[in-house]
Amino acid sequence: MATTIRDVAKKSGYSITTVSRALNGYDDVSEETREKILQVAKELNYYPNRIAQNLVTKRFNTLGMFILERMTFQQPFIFEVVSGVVDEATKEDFDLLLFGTQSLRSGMKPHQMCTQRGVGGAIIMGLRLHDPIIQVMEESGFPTVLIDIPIKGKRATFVASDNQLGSLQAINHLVNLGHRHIGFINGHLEAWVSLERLKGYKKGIEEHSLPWKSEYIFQGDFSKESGKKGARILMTQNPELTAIFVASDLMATGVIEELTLMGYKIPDDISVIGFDDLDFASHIKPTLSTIRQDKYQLGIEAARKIIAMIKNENYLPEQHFLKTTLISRESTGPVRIE
Amino acid sequence: MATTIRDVAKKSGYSITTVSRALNGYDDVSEETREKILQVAKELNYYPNRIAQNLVTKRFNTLGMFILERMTFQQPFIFEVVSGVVDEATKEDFDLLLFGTQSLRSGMKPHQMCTQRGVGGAIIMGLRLHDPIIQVMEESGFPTVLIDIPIKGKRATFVASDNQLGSLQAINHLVNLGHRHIGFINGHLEAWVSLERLKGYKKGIEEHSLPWKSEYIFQGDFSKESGKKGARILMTQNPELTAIFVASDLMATGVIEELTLMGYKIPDDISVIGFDDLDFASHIKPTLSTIRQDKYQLGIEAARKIIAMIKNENYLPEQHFLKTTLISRESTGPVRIE
DNA sequence: CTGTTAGCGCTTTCAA
DNA sequence: TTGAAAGCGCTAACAG
Repeated sequence: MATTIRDVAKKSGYSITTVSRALNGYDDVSEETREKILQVAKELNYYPNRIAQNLVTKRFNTLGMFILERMTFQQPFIFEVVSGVVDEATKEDFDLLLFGTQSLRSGMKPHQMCTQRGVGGAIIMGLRLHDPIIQVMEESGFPTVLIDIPIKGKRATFVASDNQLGSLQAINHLVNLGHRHIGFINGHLEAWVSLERLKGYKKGIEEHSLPWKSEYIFQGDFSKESGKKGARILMTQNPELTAIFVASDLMATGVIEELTLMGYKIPDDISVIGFDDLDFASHIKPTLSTIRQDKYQLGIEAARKIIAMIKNENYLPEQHFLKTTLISRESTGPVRIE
Repeated sequence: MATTIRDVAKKSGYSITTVSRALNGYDDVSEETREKILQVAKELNYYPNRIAQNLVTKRFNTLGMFILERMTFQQPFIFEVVSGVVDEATKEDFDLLLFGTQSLRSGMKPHQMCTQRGVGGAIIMGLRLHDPIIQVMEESGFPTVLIDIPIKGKRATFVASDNQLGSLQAINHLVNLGHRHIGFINGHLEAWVSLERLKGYKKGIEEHSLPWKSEYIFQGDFSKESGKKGARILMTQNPELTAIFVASDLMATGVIEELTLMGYKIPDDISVIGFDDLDFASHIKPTLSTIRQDKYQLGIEAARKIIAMIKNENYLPEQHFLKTTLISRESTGPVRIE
């Protein structure tokens, strides 16, 4: 059995109350008393029981993080976000309760699971665009931060990269290399980021007044396979393309494989640029040019927001997007002279 | 405020006690009463407060997972283990509290952090061989499962892949392809798995009576850079090598890059086989032959063991290792005819 | 400055 | 079969 406040009280000769106040830094305790109590606490190796504290104070010091749809998602991405959340939480003396794909199986909603566990706010990732949970959380009034999915409740907000910016950076990069016929392989449209990346792509095309057909866009699903398929279809239908912007690194690996199979040299014949900057982007050959998302920072921001909301009843953090960065590697190069 | 057992009692007309027993499935409650209470509970959307439950019952339904040394480790590996732990925990109705690299910063030990939070057992990963925490946990008597590090307390055990088997599989594979001069690039020796992989390598060499020099072994540190360095040194000093077994996929990417730089064709001139089978192993070119660890299962096993220990005061799961699997891809091939 | 009392939401004797 | 009372470990009025 762990030592309780009672033990400290007994041994120090003070009441439980006084011990509590001394330990919690109240100033209505004489310095002498505090010192003695601190001393005893140290001797006894006493640490307050957080769940008892939580029960009585109703002050929350636990975050809940829900990771839905782990499989279809890109794992390294998730892990970096989680790392950011954990680190920021630890810094703020918050614990992190992790809920997996199967946690909602019972039909319980995230805020119910949280309330039941003394968790003050929820970070949710891996949601699809029209998941009913979004509305549930909007209306629940429970502090919620979504990752990569918009939400607009009184106590709900979201964090995401500036995906439009990312697309623009990709297009600009390609245009700077002389490309004018640029294809786009997108992820599935159940992901909000896909919508944004598409907008960015179109914006880029317009801004540079590039030649344009709707056949330049292939609708993938974030899988490597869909990258391969997209590459083949795009190049077969539009042999004039000299560059392809791919909405995820994983799909981009598929694209590169397929193009290579089709006899194209990368980047000599065709430039390929991805999105995310996952770890392997720098390990594959050719190394992959891509748009980096700061995933760790995404986690940090999510944690900051949820913690701010928990600490302040009436605070709803304003929305802002994280900047993406162009990472230029080997898979993109100057357009071939025709 | 969430609905409490009190609300259910009031609305149903029964006492708190009876409600508690009805909900917890005690059989000294008439069926009629139970039905009514269940009904009211449903109407009120009542779910018991787990932290209050925990406080009074001292029955633990939370696992603590500590991830130390995140950076030097391989993130996708960790994430899969965590996924396994989460899924198994959820299945058993356990919650998972995640502690990051900085959580022990305060000087608190894992079991103290856990006790303080009503956490019944700890899974720890990312520990180095001689970390004092190992002994602390051995002696603490707190249910503990380490990942990839041996421990032998009364309430402490560990899970790991059979790394010796993995090495043997790698060597056998190479020998089957006709290789006899096989180099080895290991991880740093602060990792127990490195010791094991080394043993397996030596065993393999012996079993097949292969020609052998201590110069065939390079001591890396799991980083890609060390893979590159190792490849260069190994091939410079031992040009007779036709294959290299590398103790991690990440290092293997470095090896392949460096060998390619040096003008070797893979696998025509030299075969390379990694360890882990991380995601990118199948995305790089050439695709990487490797020894797969079932990381997800590692997580499942860790969770099972810790849960079994929590549920049973006197149970210490016996130790066993998870089988590894040879994954043969493009980076290994028959030895070149000389 | 310190202690008494009450109570967070729940389970568990013990009586009725 | 049900309920009253005590208590898990802690904090928070409220007196003194």
